[in-house]
Amino acid sequence: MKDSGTKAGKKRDLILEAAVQVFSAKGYHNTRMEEIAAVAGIGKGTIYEYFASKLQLFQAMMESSLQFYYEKVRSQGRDFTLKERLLHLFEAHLRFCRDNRELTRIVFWDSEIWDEELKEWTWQTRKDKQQVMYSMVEEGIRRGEIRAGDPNLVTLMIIGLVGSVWVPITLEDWDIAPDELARQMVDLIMQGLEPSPHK
Amino acid sequence: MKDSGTKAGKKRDLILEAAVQVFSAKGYHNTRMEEIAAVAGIGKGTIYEYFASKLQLFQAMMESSLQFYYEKVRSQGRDFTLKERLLHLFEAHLRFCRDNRELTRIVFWDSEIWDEELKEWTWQTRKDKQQVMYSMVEEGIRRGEIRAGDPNLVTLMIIGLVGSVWVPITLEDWDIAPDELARQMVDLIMQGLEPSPHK
Amino acid sequence: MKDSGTKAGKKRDLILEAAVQVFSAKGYHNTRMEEIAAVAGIGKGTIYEYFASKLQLFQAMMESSLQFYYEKVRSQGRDFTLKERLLHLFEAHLRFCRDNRELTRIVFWDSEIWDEELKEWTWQTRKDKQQVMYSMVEEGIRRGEIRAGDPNLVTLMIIGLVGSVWVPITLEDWDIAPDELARQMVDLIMQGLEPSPHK
Amino acid sequence: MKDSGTKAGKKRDLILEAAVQVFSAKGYHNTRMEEIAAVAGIGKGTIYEYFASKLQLFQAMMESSLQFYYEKVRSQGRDFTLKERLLHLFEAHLRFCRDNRELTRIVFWDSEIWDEELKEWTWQTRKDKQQVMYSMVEEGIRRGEIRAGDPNLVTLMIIGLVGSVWVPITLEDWDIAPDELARQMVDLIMQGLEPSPHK
DNA sequence: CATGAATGAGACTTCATTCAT
DNA sequence: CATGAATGAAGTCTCATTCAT
Repeated sequence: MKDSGTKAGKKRDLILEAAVQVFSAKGYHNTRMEEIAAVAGIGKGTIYEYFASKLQLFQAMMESSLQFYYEKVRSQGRDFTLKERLLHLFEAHLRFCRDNRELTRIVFWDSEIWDEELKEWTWQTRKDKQQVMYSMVEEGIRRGEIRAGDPNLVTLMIIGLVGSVWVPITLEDWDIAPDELARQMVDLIMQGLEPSPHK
Repeated sequence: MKDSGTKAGKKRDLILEAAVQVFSAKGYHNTRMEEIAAVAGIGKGTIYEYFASKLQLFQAMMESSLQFYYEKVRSQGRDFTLKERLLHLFEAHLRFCRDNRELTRIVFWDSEIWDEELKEWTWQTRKDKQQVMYSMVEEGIRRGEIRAGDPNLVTLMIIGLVGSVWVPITLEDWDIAPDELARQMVDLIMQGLEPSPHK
Repeated sequence: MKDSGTKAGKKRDLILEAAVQVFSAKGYHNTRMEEIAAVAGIGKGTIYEYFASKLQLFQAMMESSLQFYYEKVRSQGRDFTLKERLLHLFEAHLRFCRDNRELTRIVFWDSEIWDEELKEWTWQTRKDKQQVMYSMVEEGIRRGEIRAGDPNLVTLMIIGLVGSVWVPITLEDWDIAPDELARQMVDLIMQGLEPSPHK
Repeated sequence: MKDSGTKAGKKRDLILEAAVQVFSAKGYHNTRMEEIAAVAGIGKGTIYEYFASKLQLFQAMMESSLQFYYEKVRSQGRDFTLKERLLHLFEAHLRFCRDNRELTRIVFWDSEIWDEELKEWTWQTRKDKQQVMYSMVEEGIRRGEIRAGDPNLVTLMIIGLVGSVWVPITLEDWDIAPDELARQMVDLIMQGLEPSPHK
C-alpha cells in the first residue's frame, strides 16, 4: 500500500505498520519493541536494522502517518470559497478519522513522550496545521466571506471543532456519515447557534 | 491526629504540589518518584507514607486538581440564559487556565498511562463534563435560545472551542483577558462566522 | 509470667512476647518491626528503647525462649537410670512442645537468618544440647545400661527421634499424651524394632 | 530449539547450579539475584530469561535438587526385607549427603520463605516422604519382620534418625563411610540400645 | 520514656539495545 | 541481512532505623 513500487523498504513498512498498531493500542511507553517485532512477524533485532531506536521508530511512524493523513486531507481544490474549502476539509478529515481510528488515536492525542526533539517536532506540526487554517481564515475575511474578527480565535474554534468530533469518532466508535456531518459542522460554524430570524 | 485543625495534611499537599509540577513538566512516565520527592524537599520513602504507588499518587493529583478546577469553574449562577452561562463558564475556565498553566497541561492533555482503572476514570470524567454541557445545550434549545440542531454536535463544538483556546494559553503563554476573550468566544459560537446582514 | 517480681522489664517482656508470636508465625525475614510493635500494643520506636536492632530482638527472644524451654525440660532428677532420665526428658519435651506450639516452631526449626553471630550462637546451642545428651549416653554405656556402640550415633538417634516427633506435634497439631508417647519412644529406642523372641 | 540435543538448557543449568551454591550458603532472603548471576558468570537480566522471579528460581532449584536426590536414593531393589531396604536407603542417603553437602543444607533445612505455594509444596513433599516410609514400616510389621507397634512412631523415628545424622555430616563435615554408618544405624534401629543378653 | 513520621540504602525486576552466530 | 540470547542501567517500592516532639 505504502510501498513505492520497488521491493526496497518492504520490511521497513512492515515494521511501520506494526508500530502503528501497537503504539496506537498501548501508547508509547507501554509498547515493547519485542511486541512490535512479534506483530511484524520478525525478529527483535531486525527493527534496529531499519530504525536506530524506539524513539526514532516512533517518530518515523508519526511522520509517515501524518504524511498519509495530509495526503488524504489536502487533496482539495483551491478556487473555492472558504465555506466550500471547510466542507471539503472536514469531510476529508472525518473520512480519515473514521477509516483510521487506531492511527488517529496515537497521532492526534497520545504524545506523552517529552523527548525534546519530538516535542519540538510535534509542536511545529501543530503550528503548521494552525498556520494553514489561519491563512484560510484570513483570506476568508479579506474576501468578505466571513465577518471580521480575531482570525486567531476563529482559527482556534475551527481546529477545536475538528478535534472535538474526533473524540467520539475514534474513542466511542461513533458511526458517522462524513459528508452529512461535515455539512452540519460548517453550518454551525458559519451560522452560529443563535436562531436567525431572517431565515 | 496528624495535626491540629488547619494544617492537617500539610505534607500530603506538599507532595501533591510537587507532583503537579513534575508530572506536568515531564509527563507520567518520565517522572521519577525521586524527583517528586526532591521537589517536595522530602525523602523518597516519605511519598509512600501518603500514597501507595506512583499510579495512585498520579490519580490523587488528578482528582484533587480536577476538584480544584471544578470548584473554580462551577461557581456560576443558574438563572441565566445559555449565553450568559457560557460567558461565565468560559471566563472561569480561561481564568483558571491562565492562572494554573502547569496544572492544566497535565490534567487536560497528557494521559498516556493506560492503567485500566485510570483510563476508566479519565473516560468517565470526560463523559461527565460532556453531559453537563449537553444538558445546558438541550435546555437552550427548549427555551428557544438557540436554534434546533444536533445537540450532540453543538456540545462538541463548545467543548472543542474551550479546549482549543487552552492550547495557546498554556503552551504558548498567550496572555489573555479572560472576560474579553470569553465574550468573543460566546459571540463566535452564537453568531457564527457569516457576515450578518441583518445586524 | 516471666516477670521477675519487680515492675522493671514489664514492657521488655511485652515486646518479647509479641516477638515470639510474630516471628513464629511469619519467620524472621517476613516479620516487620511495625507488626511486633502493633501486637505489643506500643509504638514502633519503643522497641528500640529495649533492643538495639531487629536481629538483637530476635536473639533475645530465642535466648529467653530457650531458657524457658530448658527450665521446663531440665527439671528432672539425677539419680536415675538412663532409661528413666530419657523418659523424663521426653515427657518434659513433649509437654513443652504441646503447650508451646508456636514457640517451638520458630525456636527449633526456622532459622534462616545467617547472621554470622547468630549462626555461631545457634550452632553452639545445638552443640550444647548434643553434649548433654552425649554425656548421658556415655554414662549409660559405662553403667552397662545400654550396650556399647558409637555414643555419637546413639546420641544423634535420640536427638533425631525427639526432633522427629516435634514435627507432627507442632505442624500437624498431633494431639498427644506426653507420658504415654514418651514411654513408647523410650521403649522403641531401648528395644529396637526387631521382634524379641526372648521377651 | 535452544540447542541441538545434549547441550540443551546449558545456561539454565548453569543458573540452577549457581542458585544451589548461593541459596545454600546464604539462605533465600540473604541471597541477591545479582550474586547468583555473578556466580553463574552471567548478567543479572539473563536469569530472568529462564526464571520469572527469585521465588520461581528457588522453587525450580528445590524441585530439580529433590528430583536429583530421589533418583539417587530410590534406586534400590524391591524384593528385600525391611532391614535390607533400610540399609540401602540409609546408605544412599548418606552417600548423597556426603557428596552434596551444600545442596542438602538448603533442601532439607532452610525453608523460611513462607510463600504460600511453596509452603504447601514443601509440606506435601514431607508428607510424601513420610508416606513411603510408613508403607515400608507397615509391610515390615505384616511380614513379621518387626514387632507390632505404632507404625507412625516407628516411621518418625527412622526419619528422625536419618535427619539427625545429616546435621553433623553437612554442618560439621563429619567424614563418614556410608556403608558402615548405614549398617550401624540399621543395627541401632533394629536392636535398640538395651544390652541383649541372648547375643 | 514513648512515639511515629521521615528517611534512604538496597532489593527485585524490566526492557531497550547489542552482537555473536 | 536476520536473529534472539544476553546485558545492565534505571526504576519502583520496602522497611529497619532515627530523631524531633
